[in-house]
Amino acid sequence: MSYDCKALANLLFPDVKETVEDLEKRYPERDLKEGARVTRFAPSPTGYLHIGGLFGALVDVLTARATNGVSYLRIEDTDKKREIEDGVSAIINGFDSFGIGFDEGVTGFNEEKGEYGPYTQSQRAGIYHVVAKALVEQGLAYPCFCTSEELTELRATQEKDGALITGYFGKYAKCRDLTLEQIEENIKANKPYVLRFRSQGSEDKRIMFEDMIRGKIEMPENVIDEVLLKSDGIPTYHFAHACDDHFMRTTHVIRGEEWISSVPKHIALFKACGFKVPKYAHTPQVMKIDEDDGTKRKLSKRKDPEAAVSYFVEQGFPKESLIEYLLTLLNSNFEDWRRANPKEDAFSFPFNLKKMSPSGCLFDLVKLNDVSKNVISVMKADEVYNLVSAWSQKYDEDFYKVFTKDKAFSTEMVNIDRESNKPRKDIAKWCEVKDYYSYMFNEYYVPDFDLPENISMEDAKAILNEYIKVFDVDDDKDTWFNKIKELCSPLGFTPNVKEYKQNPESFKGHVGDVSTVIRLAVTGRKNTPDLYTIMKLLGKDEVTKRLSNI
RNA sequence: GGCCCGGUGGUCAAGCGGUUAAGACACCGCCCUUUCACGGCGGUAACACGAGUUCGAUUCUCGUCCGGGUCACCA
Repeated sequence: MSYDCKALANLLFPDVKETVEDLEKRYPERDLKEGARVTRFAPSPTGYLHIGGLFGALVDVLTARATNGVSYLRIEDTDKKREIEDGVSAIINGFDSFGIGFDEGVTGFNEEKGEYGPYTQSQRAGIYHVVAKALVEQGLAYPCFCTSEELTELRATQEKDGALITGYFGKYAKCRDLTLEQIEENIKANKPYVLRFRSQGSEDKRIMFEDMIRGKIEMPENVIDEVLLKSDGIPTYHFAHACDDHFMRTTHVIRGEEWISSVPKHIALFKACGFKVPKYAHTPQVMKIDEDDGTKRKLSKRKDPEAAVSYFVEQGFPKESLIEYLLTLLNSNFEDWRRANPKEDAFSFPFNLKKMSPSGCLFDLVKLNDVSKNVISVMKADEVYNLVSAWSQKYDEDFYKVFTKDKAFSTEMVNIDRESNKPRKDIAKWCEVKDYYSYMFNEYYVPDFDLPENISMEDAKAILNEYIKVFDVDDDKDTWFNKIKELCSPLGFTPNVKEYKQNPESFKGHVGDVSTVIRLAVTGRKNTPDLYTIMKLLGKDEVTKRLSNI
């Protein structure tokens, strides 16, 4: 430049008095142990929290925990056009409902904790302008007065020319060489302008960096004069990333792989600003199989309801289930660790970035179900009761009333076959509870006496007629079952299953069939958990009524 | 199109020059069992393709193909 950069800096930022050195003092290096990592999750409030976000946040939090470092939440609200009204609370609530806690950063509407704030970009204009001014002073940034029409035109020409790269750079960067007088004139005329980076990169040089997940990556240097400040003075992602991650003292920038291609730009910016380049880790994307064409594609906020974490809350997956499932995706040794440490908090898992797979993974609802069944199977009955109550109160009021009418009853109900070392694994999410236990409530019980083919209606009636005479709720389990066994022989069944299997022709069936008839009469189902407990809970009157109604 | 990332069973994945190519989910079979689950045992099923390097390639190199990302005053 032939002009005085300091003069330009003062022209552009007359009110900026602070210096980069002041900021360095205000946000000193963190005093952390060797190896401690500082990570951040930095969403923009443009919609609901989705699986990919939860996935990424988990990596941030786990990385910090595993190294005794710090994770923080920063809100990147530099795009007013895309921002939605409750964006920030959607993010915060989303994390809350999954038990994800950051060490510092934004904690709520206009609330935050930590010494490196503000943690909301729209409140950091002063900081960006200090750095921007310094860049201008060094001739590393300049104002650009091109209109969006001119830019579109530029791209069209470049494409027509068959240019390898498109964008604002080199000879295409018209405003790069404006004189101070021209700039002054434009500003006096109130022409809107953006502040651009004056790239020092060269097209034929390559840059290398080490990605924590993917290893060495080599790319051409950045040559684009990227926009640093938009015409409203708000920074672009790239510039904010450099300023914020430097002054918030992030050591590891963990973000989605869609950012890989802008790393050269970011490295150039960090260097131009005089900042130490952080370590990068680009996480794979969470995909799904598209129902329409069977191809693997990125989970889409718009097309896939299960992309929103709220979907899992509504379905009634316990928060631990999703976390555990995501952990199996993040580090494949998680399941081994979990088996060895069944009671540990998932967040104390010794997570390792390097163990992450670089390839995108499919979100597997079937596996999630399995993980969730395991999670629920080891819960205590009280806990299940509380969680089902809380869930149904919000999402199934009708069931809530029925379920909570008699707390002791419902608690015992969900405790059937639970207190053993081989607990049942039937329930994956709370929305299944109502249907699973429907026969336990008169409100939902539907008599259904659809006998299996091998049992005739006459035999079934005979079984019930005899059983009703001997049934006694106060029997202990052995007595209860012996009574059913005693029913068998007189009616042509055998109490001994093995005997039946040896001579199936000699009997109408075995004790299992007799039990099925009773089970069917009492519950309307062929399959249920322990019938003895069910009958005991239902009580004498109800059981007798159901038996005789058939 | 340029640049970049990725490609081991249906899914998630170990392995990183010599392995009978782990494990989990799903599926199938058997056992246990009053039903169903649970649990136990077993089974089906994979290194995208082609060259090269090597005594030897799933592992290294190159090419091809396929999938994904990115090329904005969006993040």
